[in-house]
Amino acid sequence: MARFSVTTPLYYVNARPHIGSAYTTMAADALARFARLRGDQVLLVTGTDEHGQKIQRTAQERGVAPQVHCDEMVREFQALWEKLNIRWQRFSRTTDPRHGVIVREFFQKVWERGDIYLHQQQGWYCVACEEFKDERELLPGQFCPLHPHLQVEWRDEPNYFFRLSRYQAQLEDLYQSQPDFIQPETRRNEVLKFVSQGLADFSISRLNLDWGFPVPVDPNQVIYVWFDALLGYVTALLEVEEEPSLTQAVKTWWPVDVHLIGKDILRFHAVYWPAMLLSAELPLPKCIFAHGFLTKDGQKMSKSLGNIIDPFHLVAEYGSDALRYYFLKEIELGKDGDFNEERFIQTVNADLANDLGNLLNRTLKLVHKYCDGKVPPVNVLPDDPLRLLGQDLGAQVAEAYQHFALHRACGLPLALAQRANKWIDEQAPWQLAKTGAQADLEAVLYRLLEAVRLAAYLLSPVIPQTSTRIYQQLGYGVDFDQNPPSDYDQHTRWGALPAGQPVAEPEPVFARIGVPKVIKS
RNA sequence: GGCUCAGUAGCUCAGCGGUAGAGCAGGGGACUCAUAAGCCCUUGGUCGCGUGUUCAAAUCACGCCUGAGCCA
Repeated sequence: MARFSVTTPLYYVNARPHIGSAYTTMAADALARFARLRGDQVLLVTGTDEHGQKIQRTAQERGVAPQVHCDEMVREFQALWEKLNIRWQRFSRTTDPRHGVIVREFFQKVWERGDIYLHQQQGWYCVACEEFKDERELLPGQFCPLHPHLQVEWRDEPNYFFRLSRYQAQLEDLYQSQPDFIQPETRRNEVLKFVSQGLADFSISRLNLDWGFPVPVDPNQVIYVWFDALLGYVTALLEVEEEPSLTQAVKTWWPVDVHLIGKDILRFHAVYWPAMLLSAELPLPKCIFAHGFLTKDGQKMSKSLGNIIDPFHLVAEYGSDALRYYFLKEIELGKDGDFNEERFIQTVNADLANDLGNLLNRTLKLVHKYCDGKVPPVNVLPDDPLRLLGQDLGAQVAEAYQHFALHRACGLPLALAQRANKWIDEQAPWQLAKTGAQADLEAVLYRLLEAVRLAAYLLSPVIPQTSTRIYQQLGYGVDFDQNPPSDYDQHTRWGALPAGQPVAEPEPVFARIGVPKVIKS
């Protein structure tokens, strides 16, 4: 059986989950669900990154122990993922003791490789970035350019360094021999440029910090949060009852197929992480895909602007299918995208309620009226426009998923629904009924039902609840959420809908969202 | 300062050398199976600006402007 594995980042639990994390996770979930439809054995890994100075300080400010803080945040993340209908297999927490075992073992391997050495590090440190900054890039008054409200701190301490410089040639070979390793292409170009300018070793430990794993060879130091966090992907692969060890962890699921990330953490994943793995002589993930950022009404979201999108609020207001559909269909994964509430409502109403939902509704009504509530005899004429669109749709959607083109994967089935709406008017089955052309009427209705079915099936990774409702009204016992079918070729075959299958009474599968009153001046 | 990507209808985007396209939104119409949905027609664009190459440029080249990003 084929396997498919995808990871989201392990989200930093400094604050409650934001819409950006939700976006990544929805995309990863859709990829995973699609692979499940194909019959693959699937592993969706998500989780949380819980170490580092920033967490320690946030917890301190809140007056709680770091672990308590982390536990609370983890509950928030998991609650949101449940509301967004994310079906994850592994939730990897970097404070899991089992993770400590993996980190120590990995560190040891790299140490034995001679890739770790002690070096006095001096410079300005931004706690929010958890990174040293060049004096030149600082804003006046020693403020971090990425965190303009936060002053950097002067550090002068011995740190353990990872010999990244040693892996430059190997990394460049990797990027050449595997052009799809970093996607999309613009991100690949960035990395290529960065690496070609020469790689500097980076520090993988911190002094004067409690919140993290101690460096195995030096208990005064703690392992740098990124070094620790990336390994969380590996820890996640352990089975629950398994004794933690690197060998066990990488046995079945490593290397993963894709690390889905935001573009802000590209370098860690596309440069540092592969180098670490090369050092430890482990296989490399097959691909890194970096998606873009979200804006609100065309503007960057920021606390000071007060235009932060609250994912909890959105999902409570509109439900998970609507959100998933909007973010995955209307924004090309990899490009920046905008959330605008009016556009969101229009899109989701037009596509899910009007085009798809209403198509099912009107067709079922006709089936009850003229075909005794049963799927009419199979009729798959080669020249019918719905068949022409539908017969290759499974292959086209599969290709879109393979290229992470989720917007196309949504657009293609929708186009079939749109064509079907046009066709229903062209054929006017209610007229056929009046003239007594029963056979023609049935032929038309069969193809309409088949079009909705196929569209619903192919959209199910994105809108599992709506697709389930459609399938159930078509008379199937399928539940795309709980137990999706795994015979892709069968379900994508044009004409798969069995004749004679009793259909349910039509009921709206996706309710139109009321357009909020817009104050116009 | 260097480099990358983008700038096409109100919005989101496709087209990437041969008379400007789609979806949504707006306007009108005919129909009635339907979630006042769908269908048909329609308004709307000197394709960021300029110069050049070409019989022909949204499409190629160069310069500039704007936005996003990577690096220094």
